[in-house]
Amino acid sequence: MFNIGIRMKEVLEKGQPGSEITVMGWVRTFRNNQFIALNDGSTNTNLQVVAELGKFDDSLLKRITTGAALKVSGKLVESPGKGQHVELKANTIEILGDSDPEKYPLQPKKHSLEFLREIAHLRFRTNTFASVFRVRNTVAFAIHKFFNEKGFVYLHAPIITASDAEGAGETFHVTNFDLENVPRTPDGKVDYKEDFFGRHANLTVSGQLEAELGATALGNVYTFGPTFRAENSNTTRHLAEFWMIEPEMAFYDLEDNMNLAEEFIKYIISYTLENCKEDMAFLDARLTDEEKTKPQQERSEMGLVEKLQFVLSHTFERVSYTEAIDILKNCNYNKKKKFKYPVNEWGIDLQSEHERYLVEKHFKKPVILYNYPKGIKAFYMRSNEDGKTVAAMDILVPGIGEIVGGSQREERLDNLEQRMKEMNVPVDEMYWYLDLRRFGTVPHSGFGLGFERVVQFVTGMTNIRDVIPFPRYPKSVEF
RNA sequence: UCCUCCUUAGCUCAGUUGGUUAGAGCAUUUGACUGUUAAUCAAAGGGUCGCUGGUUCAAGUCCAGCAGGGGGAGCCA
Repeated sequence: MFNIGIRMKEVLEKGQPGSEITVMGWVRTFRNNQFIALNDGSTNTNLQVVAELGKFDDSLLKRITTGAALKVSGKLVESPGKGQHVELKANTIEILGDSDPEKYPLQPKKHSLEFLREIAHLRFRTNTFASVFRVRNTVAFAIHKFFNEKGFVYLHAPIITASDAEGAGETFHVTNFDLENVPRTPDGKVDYKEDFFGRHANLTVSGQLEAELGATALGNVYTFGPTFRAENSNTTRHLAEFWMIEPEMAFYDLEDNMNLAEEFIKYIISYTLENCKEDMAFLDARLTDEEKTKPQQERSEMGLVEKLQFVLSHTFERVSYTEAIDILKNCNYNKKKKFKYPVNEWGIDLQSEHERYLVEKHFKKPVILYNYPKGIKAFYMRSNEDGKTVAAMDILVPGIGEIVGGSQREERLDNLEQRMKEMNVPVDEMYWYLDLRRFGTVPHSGFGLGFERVVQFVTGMTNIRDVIPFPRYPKSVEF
């Protein structure tokens, strides 16, 4: 059995001077041939290990290089130096793993996020990424905690599916075929009957339809799993593989849905602020630092933690699509033709610049837009009495844009079938989805929350590729 | 996929109207110092200037194509 040491977070928070301890971690810097800044990933604060002069062989000291892994035993003492309360006076230092300083790419200095993205296998060893991934973990935990406390059932939606009829985006194909020699039918088409599943399959683009099946039996469910979109998207807020949370609630109408989504987002934020104080303070300072390099005009008015607290203490603005169009149509921005896409008629899809205007300039807080024109929304959304709109809602937040997309689902069989036909969704193939409406149909609602976008919002990281351990996007599956 | 900007040492960047041997800080190596906080001081090593082609007496610098990256847009979460 390996002699497991004590975690540094614990040592730094409540270590008693005079106690004998053993710690293990990686060297951040080695100063003055005497002071080792050691980090074990439990916190960004390093434990200072003191190797007294003359006590250790030069050959050992030479191997204490940035990135090397050490096991250190000794006595915890009050630190005479500034910058830390306690430090570890080393009795024994064991090199667990050497790190060639000529080749180790991380230095005790600031690295650009772009450079660190190219060495994503090592970036966990930086303060920024260690904080981001500890926060990501806490956000994930908060999500499960929130739903668990509300009696939701965590439902595992399948990752491989046969349905690609949702129009949620381009799918990745799943096949066992030898791609150099694909079986063909007599008329030259790909013969999917010969494939593993006996028909065409793909990676899931959404667990929503499956969640609906669960919700109409279990009551309230949520999914939380990987989602795949084969879109050629090259942006700071899209990934080919990302994680999505999709709650689905029986007997919820659109307003219940909006209430839950707002409560949910606020819960995640407040839980993370409460349980990741140190990391959030670090990320707050990091962002402030980064903002200093921007021109005054582009800097945000609030710091990260301040912004999150502001979100917690204000209700999200609820605005119907129709009201939003009126605001946009009549705003000075539009009249002065500052929008690339001018707003002049009801029914247009809102562009990023319009959403940003509403959230960042007009309301200056999160906004829930609801009741969209049916022409720009999915087939499964419930038609409103006006015949023009559907009971959809999107939650928009400053800096990120859309973070939640949801709706009340169409529970009336006739209406749903009609919409499917209008939008060329294969009715026969989706018999199982329609069965919900045949046997004990009930009003129900749900939404999808992009996990990485929430982590972006909470950490203040501007590029989504920096909040997932190993990002997948076009032309990138390294690591 | 579209628009736009960028690519010079391990990292971050400078490099004049095209002109001789391409620079700095940090990192690395060596030495000095020894209660440091991204230690300090001194010295040294380190470059196919993204790739390919073109213009020119002469290209890191100008032009074209390609590749990679950033930002914005679309698609969306």
